[in-house]
Amino acid sequence: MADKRPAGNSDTAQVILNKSLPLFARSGYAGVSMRDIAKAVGISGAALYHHYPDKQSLYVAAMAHAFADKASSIQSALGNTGSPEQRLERFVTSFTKQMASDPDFRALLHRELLDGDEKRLKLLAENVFIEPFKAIKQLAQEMALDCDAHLLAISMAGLILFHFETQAIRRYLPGGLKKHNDPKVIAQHVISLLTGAIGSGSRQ
Amino acid sequence: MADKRPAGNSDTAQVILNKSLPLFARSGYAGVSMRDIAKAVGISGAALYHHYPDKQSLYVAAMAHAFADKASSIQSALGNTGSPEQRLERFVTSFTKQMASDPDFRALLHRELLDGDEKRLKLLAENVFIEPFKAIKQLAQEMALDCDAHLLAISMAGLILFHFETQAIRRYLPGGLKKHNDPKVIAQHVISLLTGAIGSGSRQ
DNA sequence: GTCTATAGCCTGATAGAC
DNA sequence: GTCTATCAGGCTATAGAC
Repeated sequence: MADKRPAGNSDTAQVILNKSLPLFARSGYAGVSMRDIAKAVGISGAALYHHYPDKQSLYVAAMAHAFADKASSIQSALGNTGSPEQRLERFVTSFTKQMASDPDFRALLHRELLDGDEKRLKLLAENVFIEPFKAIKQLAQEMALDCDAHLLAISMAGLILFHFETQAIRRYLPGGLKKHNDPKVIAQHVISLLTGAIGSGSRQ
Repeated sequence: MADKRPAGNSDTAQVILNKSLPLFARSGYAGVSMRDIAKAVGISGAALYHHYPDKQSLYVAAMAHAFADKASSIQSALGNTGSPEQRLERFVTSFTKQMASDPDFRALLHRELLDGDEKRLKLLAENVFIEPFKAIKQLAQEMALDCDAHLLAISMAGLILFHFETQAIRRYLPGGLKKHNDPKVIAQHVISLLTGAIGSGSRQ
């Protein structure tokens, strides 16, 4: 209850995070200056240093903020009722929709995978991805007993994310249509692929 | 035969590209300075401007250089002999091995997907990816007549690339083993998934 | 908690000698 | 074709008034 505000907890500190996130998502750590952030927030550059000791701390706080809610919302998509097939369908549909609706999160995720140092990746894994990953892995295990669940869980995520990652370039590749960016179409495709409908030559 | 050297064709110009590529791959465009590149090449910063008019031109030339050979080597993995299943196996195995052996190329590819402007992405698509993509799409079409070939072709690439993209963070996720980074293991997993062995519950 | 002013360094790029 | 020297401006971060 004490009105303590250790760096990052004040109201302005939250605004700074919310305003800096889209900048970091679009231009990356090195591509965003403290002046850019200050301008977006509407305060002077010096004021930023009252809330965060340096640029790196601000960045790490912004990342933590961006990923904080994701863990639970991804995991809640899984649930644990119904058959594995039903749970797969539910997960893929929900995860695809969530990723479609948050381009900034996707960009930050890919940037962290590219540039995150050991410490940041460990933090990200342990605070965000471990729990949902466990649930996906559990689902993978039930679906394919003879397949490495870790590999399959990664494949499930990659299958969805890569369609968004390539959104910009697919415009220039043959057969690229608007509907390929529709989360419903992507989800249906991924589900049918994962349920083995494609290789076996039967229906989707 | 005339010894013309329009910027970028001299010997030093090639060395500049080769030395700058790993820097751009690891730190991105904004994370690398002209001085960094000059130091890596072993010349002064000013000398760089004799070969390329500015940083952006150098970067674009470096990208073109990095992607130049890839198109044919990816495509050659496909060939057009054998059954679709055989061609799939050949493609996945070869593509996985190629990606495993070239982390810099992977990083550059992901950076371009994140940061490439319309012009660069169009160039990349038309000069590098269109032809191999067509071949993969053709293969996808033969394998699954009732499935959107464009979607399936993207899925095939993403299925492979995401395992490498997550190499660093999988260390901290449950069930992550060294063998999951082995291109042979990844390829085998992807092939068995694509041939429908997983969802149908039969073995790989 | 925010401001203006500024230190000190790094940036992309140029000038001109050799 | 490469060098040294340099410019003009941007960068992170700090000092000190309010």
